[in-house]
Amino acid sequence: MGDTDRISQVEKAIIGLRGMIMSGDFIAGTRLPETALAERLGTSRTPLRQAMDRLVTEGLLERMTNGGCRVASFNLDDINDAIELRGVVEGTAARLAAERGPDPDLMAEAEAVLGDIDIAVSDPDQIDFDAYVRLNAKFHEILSALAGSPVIRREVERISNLPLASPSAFVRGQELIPDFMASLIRAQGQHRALLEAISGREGARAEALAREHARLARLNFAFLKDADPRLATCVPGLALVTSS
Amino acid sequence: MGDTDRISQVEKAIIGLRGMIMSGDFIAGTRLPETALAERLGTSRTPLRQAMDRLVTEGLLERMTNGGCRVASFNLDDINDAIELRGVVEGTAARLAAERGPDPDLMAEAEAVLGDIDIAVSDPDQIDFDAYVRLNAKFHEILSALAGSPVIRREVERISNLPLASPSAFVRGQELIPDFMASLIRAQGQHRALLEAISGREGARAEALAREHARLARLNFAFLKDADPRLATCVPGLALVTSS
DNA sequence: TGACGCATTTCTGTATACAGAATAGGTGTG
DNA sequence: CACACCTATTCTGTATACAGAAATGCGTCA
Repeated sequence: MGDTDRISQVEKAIIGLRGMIMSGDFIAGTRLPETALAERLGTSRTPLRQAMDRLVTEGLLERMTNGGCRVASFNLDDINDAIELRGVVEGTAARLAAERGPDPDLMAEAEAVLGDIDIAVSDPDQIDFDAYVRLNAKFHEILSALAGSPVIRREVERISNLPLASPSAFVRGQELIPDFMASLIRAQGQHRALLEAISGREGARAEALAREHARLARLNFAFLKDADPRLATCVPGLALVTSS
Repeated sequence: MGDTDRISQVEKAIIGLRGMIMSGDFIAGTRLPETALAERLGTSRTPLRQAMDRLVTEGLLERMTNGGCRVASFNLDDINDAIELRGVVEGTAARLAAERGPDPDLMAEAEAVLGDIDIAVSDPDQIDFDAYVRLNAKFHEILSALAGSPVIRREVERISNLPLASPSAFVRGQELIPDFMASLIRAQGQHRALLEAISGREGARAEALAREHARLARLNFAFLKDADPRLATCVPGLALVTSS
């Protein structure tokens, strides 16, 4: 960080378009006309089309048979399956880390992140949500790297980017969940047990823990989908979920 | 099938470029100049760049920091991890199919495919390799759909497309493996046990079987990587594997 | 002889122009 | 009044032109 990263037009289009979709600017199924969209994003069609390709692979857009793209929609099962799948691949990362013996430096870093999370949420009346989201993402990123395999790391990251499957997908709405603190304590307990299992070379335990940990996200999702509809506008992507 | 699929320039570029890379036309690490490559592929730079984007997401190309792409290379661990990961996600598809109860029509179709495989390999002296590759791919495709989840299906397919992770990646060289028939019989046994576990709602067993089944590919890879180097030219992608 | 700097050349990223296909709207006919 | 056909417009897919950046080679100076 600190880099004056000159933003490319493609990145600008990806970020802009993803933001528009996730915040519900289009209703699911809408066809996206390229010319108008490019103008709205302040770029030309060439980088926009690259951005659309990317969002297709992320699952946010669907290619139509007669050309063009439309905004994808997800039902409850899609979200739960994506979360389950994230648990499975994170579980594989954890298991392989345990079996192979994790890098001590990365383990120490993971422990440190957990300490920082403790600090960020120490005062139940004044939780630092931004820090929590950032640190939680950091922990999961380290976890994906613990197996020492670029392939695993890469695919964990990819699946985490599936719509609403990310470890931080629902934190923005979690603050409204009644027993949020309880959920937080539970999550931290699982984080610590996970590291303990990995350092103890308990592969099966680490895998099971990672899976169950991901399923916490299901609980949050189950709450949010029935909560105040106004939440759909503040939890990114929730507007794309069909009730079917 | 039967469609007179008008091939788009993008598909042409994807297939052409993927073929060139997999058959070892470039040594790993080569930077790919767009203009020359486009001309060689008989298309313009626009569809070629889309194709390169796609191959980057497939893992065959790597984006360079200062622009452009180069051909990726894989070491033995990369391949084995990709195979392991395929086993894991196929295992998840199998487990979820068992837990949820599979679609009877799909199950019947899977059984039929296994019967066809038996026929294709019935005569040890005259095995129909093309049919075997096609039917094996078909079986794994049905397996990915058995859980009834588009998300799972899609991601299984994606991970199967990682370089050298596909269920059919090594069959082209398998014919040279000494005890190929034994391996084939073993694979078919696992296929049948897998379906039995799924229809019996034995989720854990189905998951374990799918994982172990994928690891058969490791054996084939372990053989081929030390076999006659000439094989590198006939097994797609093998030329990209570094010995390190 | 080696290293540094400048100029040239190549390459990528982006914008735009163009052609063919698909779709919508309007009109004519049964 | 409904349905079909034709036309016009819009949109996508592809090619190409252009600008800025990176790399390479050469010349000069220490």
